[in-house]
Amino acid sequence: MARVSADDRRRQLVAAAFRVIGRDGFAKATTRAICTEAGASLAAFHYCFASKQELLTELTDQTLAALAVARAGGTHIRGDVAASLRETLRFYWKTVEDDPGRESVLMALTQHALNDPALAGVAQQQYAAYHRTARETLQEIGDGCGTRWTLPIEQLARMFIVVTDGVTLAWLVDRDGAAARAALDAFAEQFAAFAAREES
Amino acid sequence: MARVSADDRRRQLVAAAFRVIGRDGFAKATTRAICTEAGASLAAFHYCFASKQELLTELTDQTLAALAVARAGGTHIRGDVAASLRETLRFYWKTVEDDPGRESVLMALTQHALNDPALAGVAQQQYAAYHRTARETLQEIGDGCGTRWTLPIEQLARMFIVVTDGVTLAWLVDRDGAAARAALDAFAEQFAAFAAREES
DNA sequence: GTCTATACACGGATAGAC
DNA sequence: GTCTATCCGTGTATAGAC
Repeated sequence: MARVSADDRRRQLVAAAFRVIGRDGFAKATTRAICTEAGASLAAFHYCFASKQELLTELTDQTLAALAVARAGGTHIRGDVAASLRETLRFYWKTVEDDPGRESVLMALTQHALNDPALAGVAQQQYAAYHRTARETLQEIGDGCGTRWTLPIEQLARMFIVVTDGVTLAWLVDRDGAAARAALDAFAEQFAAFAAREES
Repeated sequence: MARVSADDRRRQLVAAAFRVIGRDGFAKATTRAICTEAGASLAAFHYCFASKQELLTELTDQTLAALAVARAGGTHIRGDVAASLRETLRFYWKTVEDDPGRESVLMALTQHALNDPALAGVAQQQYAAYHRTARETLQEIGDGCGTRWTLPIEQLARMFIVVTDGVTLAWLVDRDGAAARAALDAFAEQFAAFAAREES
């Protein structure tokens, strides 16, 4: 094996893990499979990472970071709250369909984090990031459209995540994109009911 | 080990698997742990089940059946569509909080079914059952309140599952029951907007 | 500092004795 | 029909070559 810096190895291995999970599923993503994909030896793996859990944690971090980039500027203001919500959710959906593997991986990571004490906290961190993003998005839409929300923004953010998460999970099961888009549009319309014109 | 009929062994092992997964998590539910819990030997396991996957499939079936029983009569008619939806969702939530382990197990099973080719079809079957139940529930509420739905009932059923699923997943992560109930109540109110008084 | 080789414990699965 | 002994793959660890 070529001598590669530990930093590069880490990147290679994380990228390889992402590809293997996306292509063959979480179950097939053994340490040895990841090493083969990355062109590294087993010992090289354990030289860079203390354990497989450490790689999974790093994978989660990087995937969430990539997600943040993919969804940067994802808030779309259209004057009308309903239209803004619809556009924003449609943009969200575009990022899902552009890279379904990422959603698969994130969903699988959440599940494993919930069941595996060694990954405790990873799921919570993931959802904290989701909720923060949702709160910001709703804030921007409210401000941009000159309306206020009639429910606490934390509650609306949770509902927003419930919707995106639920739609994504259903789609991962049946891959019915048309149904997913229709559901998102309907939810956008309904969310607009929680906005009231700002009194000045 | 006592000589037990294969049928009884199967039941013992499935029950033991459910207890272990609920108590120690999916990761700890090794075949050996399940056998110990059931008071059976490893070979007895493989005499009853061809593989661990087969037990998981059976566990899914039985858990879904138990779910159907727990949620039988879960539709609550209150005259008002919004109130009916709220009561029905609150009843759903009661079944979740009464037996959180079951939701954990079902969620974990869905995820494994999505990633493991050996369990292909299990997730789809699960969601088909969810959607059927949701359709029936919405139908009953519409009929009972003398209203019709302004969107196709299949779409509303999907949205219903999105909400219950999303709320449940969020709760499994942060265990915030108050937030879950608040979200469900708000969604019930939203859903009522898709009902129109029946013209005769 | 990086890789080779090897070892160990534990997981699922199975052949074959009783 | 049930159990013992064993196999192979996986995660993890480490001693030592370069």
